[in-house]
Amino acid sequence: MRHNPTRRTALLDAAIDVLARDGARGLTFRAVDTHAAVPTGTASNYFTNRDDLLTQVAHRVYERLTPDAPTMAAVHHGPRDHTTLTRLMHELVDRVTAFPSGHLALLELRLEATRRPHLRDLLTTRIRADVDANITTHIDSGLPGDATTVELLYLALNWLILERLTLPDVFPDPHHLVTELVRRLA
Amino acid sequence: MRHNPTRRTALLDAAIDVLARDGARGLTFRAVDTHAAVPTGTASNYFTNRDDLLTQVAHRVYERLTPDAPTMAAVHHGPRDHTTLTRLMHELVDRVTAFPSGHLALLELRLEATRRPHLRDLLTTRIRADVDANITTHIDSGLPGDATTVELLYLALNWLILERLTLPDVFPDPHHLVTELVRRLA
DNA sequence: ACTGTAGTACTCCAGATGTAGTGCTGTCAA
DNA sequence: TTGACAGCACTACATCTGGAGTACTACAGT
Repeated sequence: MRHNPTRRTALLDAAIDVLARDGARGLTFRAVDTHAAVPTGTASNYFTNRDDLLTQVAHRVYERLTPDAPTMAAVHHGPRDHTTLTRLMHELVDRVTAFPSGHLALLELRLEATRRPHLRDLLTTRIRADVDANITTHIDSGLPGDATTVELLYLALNWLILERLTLPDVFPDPHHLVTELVRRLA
Repeated sequence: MRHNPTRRTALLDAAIDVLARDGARGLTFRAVDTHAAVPTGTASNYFTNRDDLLTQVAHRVYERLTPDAPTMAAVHHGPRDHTTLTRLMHELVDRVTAFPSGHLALLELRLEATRRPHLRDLLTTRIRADVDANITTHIDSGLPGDATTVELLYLALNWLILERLTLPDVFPDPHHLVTELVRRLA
């Protein structure tokens, strides 16, 4: 077992790409090696088995999906009206869309979670915490809408992002949908 | 190449289950054979290659997801108000949830479509047509809400169903969310 | 010089593919 | 009724691919 953190992170980031590109079944040690451009067998040395790899990937995805400090701070500035919320939601969609492999990898992890109770528990906890954090931030900042608003936004925006990433021509104007969504839900 | 339609359909239905259970990479001729409980090599005889198999599976999923005649007819009866729409949406969620492998298989096909332009075009056409059909039915029947309402319902409900199928404990009360969704969007 | 990591090279193994070949069954005509 | 034929079910096999794991060598930092 090797412990170089830089290399481990690089391997995990490569694993995210592999997961997004080839799906859960495509996530093999060798595929990670190849995509990370490291010698064959390296991933074998860093992760004891596939379960270990998947778990660490899940953590890494969430680490990368967490918005940075400036983004979070921006929520607390400016007027707390529909316009601001609309802008924030557009930014959210664009931010997640800009890291497509993250969203797709998370989707693959969900599907894999169907078969791995351990992974399912981990993802359930993380995602529920994420939703709750969004609700708290939303309410505290005084933006329009209640807890249900946040949950419904979460649902619709997630699928909208999925459409953009997999079948972009189904909804040619996602921005219009985001605007309308906020207008009706908040 | 064999042509027994019953057997072909049985193989496709088995393929849907395999797709939902093991993902796109798990969809092999041998896996389909095993799950359909037919002798090894049968799927090889019915589909020229993987692309052929995937395409036919996509058609079959849509064939099975299409609501039956009584359901469609029900839309045109009863009052055209929020209550009716709410009931219809609950029924929709329950109907799709009752065929989990269909939804999951479609998801896998989407992800596979990222790599296969042919499949992507096929799915884009089918899904866009499906959304448009829903819009038309909705408007014609006089139910509350406009075209955007239908599209936003589609987005949120699809992700809600996904949550129910993969991480059911994230939203313990999906029915409440459906009710609220209709109330705010329509 | 020692320790730990990077990188290499192999052996083993599982599973997938495609096809050739055999036998069964249903159909049609004499 | 029977015999020939066609199409399908099923079996078996030869081959191929690719991943797992590990032992081994090389090298760099202390």
